[in-house]
Amino acid sequence: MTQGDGRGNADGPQSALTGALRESGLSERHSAILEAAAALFAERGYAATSVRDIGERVGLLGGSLYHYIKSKEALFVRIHHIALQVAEDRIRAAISPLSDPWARLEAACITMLEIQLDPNSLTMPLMNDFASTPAEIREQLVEKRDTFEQVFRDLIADLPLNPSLDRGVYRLLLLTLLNNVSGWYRPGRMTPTEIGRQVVQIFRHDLV
Amino acid sequence: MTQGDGRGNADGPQSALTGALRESGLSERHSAILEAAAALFAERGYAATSVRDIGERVGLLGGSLYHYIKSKEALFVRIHHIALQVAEDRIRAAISPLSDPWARLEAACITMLEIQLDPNSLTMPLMNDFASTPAEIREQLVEKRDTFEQVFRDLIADLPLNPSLDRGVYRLLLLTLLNNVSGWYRPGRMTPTEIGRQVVQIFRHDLV
DNA sequence: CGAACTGTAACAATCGTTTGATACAAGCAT
DNA sequence: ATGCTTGTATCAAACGATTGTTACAGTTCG
Repeated sequence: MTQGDGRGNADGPQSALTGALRESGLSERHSAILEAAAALFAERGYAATSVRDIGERVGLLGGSLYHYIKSKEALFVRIHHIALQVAEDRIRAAISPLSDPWARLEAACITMLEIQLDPNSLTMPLMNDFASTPAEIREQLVEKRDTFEQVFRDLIADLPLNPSLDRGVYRLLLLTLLNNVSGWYRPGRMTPTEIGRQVVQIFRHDLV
Repeated sequence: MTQGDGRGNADGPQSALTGALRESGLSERHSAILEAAAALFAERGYAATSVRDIGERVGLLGGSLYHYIKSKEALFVRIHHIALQVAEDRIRAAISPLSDPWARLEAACITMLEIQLDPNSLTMPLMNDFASTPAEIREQLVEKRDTFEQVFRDLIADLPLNPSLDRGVYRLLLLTLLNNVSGWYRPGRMTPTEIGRQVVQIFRHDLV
């Protein structure tokens, strides 16, 4: 298990994002642009990524991208939306066959980490780039993120949690953790599954 | 060292960073520049902050800053070093009178959160801006950060921790949390102390 | 006076974006 | 088949704005 996918996709080493783009009826080039932009935004941040950088990644000139995108900002919002949707779908699929509240939470955490630590296409880290994005756009991003986080809200609501813990803070802390593991994670040392298990073990505080 | 506790200062709403700069023999302008740059880097990130932005904040033209700084990158490294040193000093001072391992960890977490959530001068969030900083500089930053994190390494080594938890991951997760609370924190709803207590409560897993 | 400071003005580079031309394939009329 | 049109995809080049940075002249002040 070199890359340890196991997601059910039998069509190669594609990332979840790639798969979602294929189904959206977009051309190869179009999805390549979205994918390259997602990776670059994740690596260097929005402000530090130029349109020409994205173009170079897909073998196009910077200006040529404007046949596919309306603006750099719109491109960012688009990627953000797709990435969150893909993540939500995968997490919902991962927890649906499980019934034990803690097992469901662990499955959600592991899936979330798999998405964020996927070396093929780091889609999610841009979730934290809110600081450097303009205010008007931030609203759209926050709205979509809130929808996404509802999954965890429900998951945590079902936990038999020690009443001394505030479920609101609990959720914020857990998501902060999951969203920022990519800051120190290096492939090979530890799998997303192992990290996810440790996270849930730490966050597990039953009644009494 | 940059010894200078911020909490006992009775000379106004200054941040810990400001206090440290005053003692460093720097002129008012010079420290104002460092402070403004720190705030802007924290707010919008390194790439999204221009030298002219910093100048405007202190009432100077962009070019005039170069009487005080060598380059934008050097300015960033400088701030990063000072901020980490200030944080380390304050945390060491906060834990020194305590002996109980969990109490020491809680004091360290609360102090860390106080520093990062200080609305007067958000100094630390730039600790996570590694992604958008050039590779050569990143080495200096990482080295200084490792030194800083040694405090937590020692703190965690003293914990009577459940052996099923890996202390390395434990430390990474805890620091990830502390470093990124600024992403969702809004003043007024909850104090750094309350958040710190919740964090330690979650991370508290004694032997047996 | 001289040193420390600040503004003026410009530099080359890069930014996001637009424009006009070009290549190429597909469709339709003749 | 040929020619004409239409649309898609790309490049080359440039736009004005902004970037980090510098040289230099001017001001302020001990």
